[in-house]
Amino acid sequence: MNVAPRSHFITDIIDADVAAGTNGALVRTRFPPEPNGYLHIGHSKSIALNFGLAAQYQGVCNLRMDDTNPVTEDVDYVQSIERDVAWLGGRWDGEIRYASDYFEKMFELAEGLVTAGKAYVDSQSVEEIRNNRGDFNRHGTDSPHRNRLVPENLDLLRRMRAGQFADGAHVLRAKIDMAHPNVLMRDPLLYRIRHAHHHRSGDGWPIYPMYDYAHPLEDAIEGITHSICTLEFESNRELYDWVIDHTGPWQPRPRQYEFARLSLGYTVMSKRKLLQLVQDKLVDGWDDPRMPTLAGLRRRGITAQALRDFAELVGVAKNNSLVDIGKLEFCIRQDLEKRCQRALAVLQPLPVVVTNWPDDMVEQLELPWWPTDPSLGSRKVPFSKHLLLERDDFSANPPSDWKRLAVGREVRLFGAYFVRCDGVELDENGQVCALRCTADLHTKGGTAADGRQPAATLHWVDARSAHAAPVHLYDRLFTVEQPDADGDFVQFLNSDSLQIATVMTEPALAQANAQDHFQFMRLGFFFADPLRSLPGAPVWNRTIGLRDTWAKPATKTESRPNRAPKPAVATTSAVETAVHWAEKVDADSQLAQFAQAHSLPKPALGRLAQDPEKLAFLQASVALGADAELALRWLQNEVAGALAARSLSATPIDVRQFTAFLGLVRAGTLSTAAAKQLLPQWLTRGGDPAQLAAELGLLATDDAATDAAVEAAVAQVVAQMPREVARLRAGEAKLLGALLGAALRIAKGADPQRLRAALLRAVQ
RNA sequence: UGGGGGAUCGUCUAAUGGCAGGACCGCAGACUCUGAAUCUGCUUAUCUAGGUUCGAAUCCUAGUCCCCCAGCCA
Repeated sequence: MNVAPRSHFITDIIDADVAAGTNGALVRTRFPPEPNGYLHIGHSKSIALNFGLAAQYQGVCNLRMDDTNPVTEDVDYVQSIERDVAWLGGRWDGEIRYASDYFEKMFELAEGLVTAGKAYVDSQSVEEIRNNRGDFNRHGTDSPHRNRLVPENLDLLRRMRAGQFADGAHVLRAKIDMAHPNVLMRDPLLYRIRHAHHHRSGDGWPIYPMYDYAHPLEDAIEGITHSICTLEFESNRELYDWVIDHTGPWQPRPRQYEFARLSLGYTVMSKRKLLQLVQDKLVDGWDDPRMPTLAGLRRRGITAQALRDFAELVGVAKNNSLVDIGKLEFCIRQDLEKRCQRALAVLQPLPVVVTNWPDDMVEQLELPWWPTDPSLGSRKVPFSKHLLLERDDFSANPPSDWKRLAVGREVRLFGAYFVRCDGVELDENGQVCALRCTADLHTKGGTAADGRQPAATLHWVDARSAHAAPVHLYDRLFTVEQPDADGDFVQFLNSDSLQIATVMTEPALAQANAQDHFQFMRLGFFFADPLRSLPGAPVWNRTIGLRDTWAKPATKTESRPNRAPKPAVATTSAVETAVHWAEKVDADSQLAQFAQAHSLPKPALGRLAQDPEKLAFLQASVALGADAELALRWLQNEVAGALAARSLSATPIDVRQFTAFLGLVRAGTLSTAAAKQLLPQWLTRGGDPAQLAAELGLLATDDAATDAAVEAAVAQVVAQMPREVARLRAGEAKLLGALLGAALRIAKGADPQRLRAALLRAVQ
């Protein structure tokens, strides 16, 4: 597939940074796994994003092991991560980085924080710290050690590092604010004592930095510009910035952005749960082909390209989403479709005797590996009196739309002959156990001289030469789409997720190499297991079945839990809300008088009064002669939007200028549309609105207001957009908006109503 | 309950005041030596209620629902 990378909110941010020359317009990202488990398909989204962004912006991406917690981490995981990232196509800059390599630097910076009075050693117990942190409703309370003096803190910290204290005796905490609404900011822990062997730094450190302290520093030290992580770290960003700001200055100055992690139906993605599956032997290791781990997916026969396509298909956004497993399956099939040679194999053999075929005759048919392009090579496939067909391809009681074999019907055996079923053999249970057929010997290769076309073409193998090989058939690991939604996910394990069977393959397949991909025609895509296959004895994994539009509706339609039903009518009616605001105005007699004096709607005034600054602006500008109703509307609906998070006083505009602005609007010198266009710039630049509007060419000129100008704009639009005009004439009223917009851009400042009327006249 | 995020077809995702678009799934048809692939067509969406505007998914107000945060994990 290899589609061009999509744009999304992160590329928007980077585009803006590059345009503004932030960090020298450079882009350096990083993929920072903790080596405490195997990478899974969720990580592949992050890998594709981080490495993809670097490639897209001619930047680089680091691979960094975030190894700050020695008790859960291991070199085996480091190796698996390196292998998996490389397999997926991640090309990291330089050597693999390790957070543990920065321990010395991080410690120096911690000493700096202590010296600056920004961090202190706390000696409370775990429970005390937890209790004193407070909760969502309760402020935290200061530690009794919060005001230790710098020399004591420094001494304690150095002795922590020297290994003089037991685990848990002390911690280093940032001194921020125990009453902070964001609990992460309530004096977060920076270091804890942990006498543990680290897979890399060995026994060199008895203290280890916490994620919130270490991660921003890792980014800063490596010169990361855009530090991309998942949504659950949004609250951590405030602390990330605190650490950056109190240890810097850093150039580049890294910024953290969060996107929605990948959730896939019918599987679990947390490392803890995957580890549990492995440790409890509920699966056959990290690389069990049922696992969503990259190792498992790879072993199943899913390619890196399919995974990259999938990441692209899913996109990057901030919505919490649960991706349909069908999208993954689409990417897998799409990739394998182009990649695979076609071979013949039978999963559930039904013996067939070709009664008119000589007993000992074996014909070697030359069949192309690629039916769509025979020039790409071929192999010999034997055909004889005794064949095996797929059991499902015969029906004793064929339904009306049955296209395959039944008594009295003729089908084509792929690449061989047409055969007609003459009768069946029954076993002691009365089940069909073999078929008697006659071949039309004039249809060799699969074409009849008379041009007749059987309804179906079936796969088959020659019974005597067929190679019996083990095959592993996989199904989804869990029986429900969201196994970890509530309760114990293990109870939802699909007991039929692995079926070990025997597949009868054409003889050529006996020579398949480990890691060969094939399509077994009409069955699916199969992959020779890289570990279990031996020379001359492949073991097959069914990567995925073919799309099956014939499958029974019952198995085809999944009953999927829908999202929460859309809420019914809002509990608070608009009327109630309006009454509520109006009452607030009445309660304030001064406001009520103001409303009365200028005949302002009380609910609207009440809403605006929520922001005292805007109310003051309103009253002052009215005092200066502004139209009260207009001022109210603009303040509430437009200024508020253009302001976003800023406050009115943070802008360079004053009441006099605002009054002038309203005057322009009222006089029609500045059309509503032009005024809205002007607003954002004016709010940042300030100054005389008329002057700025003139500068930007937004002022309505006398020319623009003339009938001639309006007619000219309409004429121009009609000439430029004939298709849209035609559709409008054909009755597509929505096109009027597009045409009007275009005309408005030409005749700046013209009255939309007049323009609209003129446009309507022109197209009639 | 405090703080931080989010809400667009069944699913994922676009549309930065101007034609709600694409993909997956599904359905129908064409084609077919794979009931596959391919091709064509079709169905289906802006959380609710008000407001601003010539025009709102987008701006304003209020509300509803969902997710994350109270580890000496990351």
